[in-house]
Amino acid sequence: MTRPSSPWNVPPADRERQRELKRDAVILAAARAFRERGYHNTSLDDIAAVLHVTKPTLYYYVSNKEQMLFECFREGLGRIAAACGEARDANASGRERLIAVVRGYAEAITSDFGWCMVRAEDQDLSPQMSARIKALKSEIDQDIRRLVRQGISDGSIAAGDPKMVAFAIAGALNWIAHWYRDDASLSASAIADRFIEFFVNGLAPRVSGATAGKSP
Amino acid sequence: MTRPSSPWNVPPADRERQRELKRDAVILAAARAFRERGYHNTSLDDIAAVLHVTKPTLYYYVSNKEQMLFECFREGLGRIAAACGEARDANASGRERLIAVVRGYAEAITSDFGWCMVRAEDQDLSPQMSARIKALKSEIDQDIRRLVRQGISDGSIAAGDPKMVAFAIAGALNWIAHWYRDDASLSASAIADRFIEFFVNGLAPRVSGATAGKSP
DNA sequence: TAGGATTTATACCGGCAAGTATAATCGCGG
DNA sequence: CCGCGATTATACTTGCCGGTATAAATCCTA
Repeated sequence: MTRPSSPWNVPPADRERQRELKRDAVILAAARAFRERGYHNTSLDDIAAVLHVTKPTLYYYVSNKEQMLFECFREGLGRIAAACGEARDANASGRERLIAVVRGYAEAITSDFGWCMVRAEDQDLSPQMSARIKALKSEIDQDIRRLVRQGISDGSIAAGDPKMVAFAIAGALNWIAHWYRDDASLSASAIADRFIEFFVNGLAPRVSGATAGKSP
Repeated sequence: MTRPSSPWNVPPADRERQRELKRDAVILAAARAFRERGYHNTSLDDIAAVLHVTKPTLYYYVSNKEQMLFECFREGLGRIAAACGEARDANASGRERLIAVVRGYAEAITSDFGWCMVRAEDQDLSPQMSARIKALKSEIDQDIRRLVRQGISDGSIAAGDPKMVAFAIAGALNWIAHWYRDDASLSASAIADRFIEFFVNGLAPRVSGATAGKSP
């Protein structure tokens, strides 16, 4: 049994590594299933079936369903946080850094973990887990606000309410998870380009030659 | 029993009307409970308890849990659709109409039904119900895109990808449902003002005196 | 090739919550 | 004040699904 796809058909080499791979495969399968059917409408049997395995096997790699969701959250949010980290290190204006974050953000949201990050309920996690996720989310939010403030300071971003601007940008990006599907016509980076154009220039036509925003 | 709040304590006048009121109260209670705990984490007993009533009573007004969710969807989406309708009738530029829609949209999203509209899963509805909701959502989406295209035609909106602009705007607005709470410091219209400022002018500083966007 | 650790499957438990008989009660018209 | 429809409660059934006890197979090591 155990047909192609999923590391179960590849007879092993070293233990440790195989175990990691399998665990990752479980998380990924969970992420996809959640995206497809929603967290509560996905049974562990469903996930197991995709991997050509049975439910108890899952428990060998993961302690429970909640943890699967948690790991999905973490994986996705980690990617966004990474983008924020890179931006922090970069040597550029606030606006340029913000644009870079938007690119990374869009990439993360369109990944398999996008759904979990955006649509899964904190309520479905234990208070401890939920708190950790909230902290991660808040950190990202603060990073974005900081970039906006920086941009305002260095003159690359027009004055405005940093908190609301951050919410608007993050909201637009998060929402991608609701309409994006792999077979969609646009790639993540194409979407990011369109969004950046809109974020930077706004709806109102610019008077003179102005400041569109393809990346550096 | 049956303490203050909820029409159950107000002894009736005419039957028909009372029944409607009670039904509405059930839907509203459901919406609030869903927002608080999530759809799947809310039992019908929970909802009944809030109304100081028992589960079978709920079934007297509503055929099942799914229908509660459906009605919540409908109520919320109806408000947005109404805003779109008003905009269609208005005599104004595409941009001004779009701004008006943003105001109504923000109002709807911050209502008790905001959560259901935005965060509830289509998956939790039967295929028929789900299809009807999808149709409503799609209509709103098309309305917004149309306004953007109009704005581009009449010169009130800069050229761009109407579909992506619509997604970005709707996404930013929908996301309000994730962070907004009634006790929040900002009213819906204050949020709308900030968002409109950002949507219209974008991040990049305007060169000369330009075009902010308080409504007509 | 024996033995211990690792990995997986079979078969089950228990709880929760949606939904449903069934029957009691309420309030108005006659 | 009688009775009939409208309304509500008590108490139950039912199915699903997360989680687990147990045992079997597999695989490396010596």
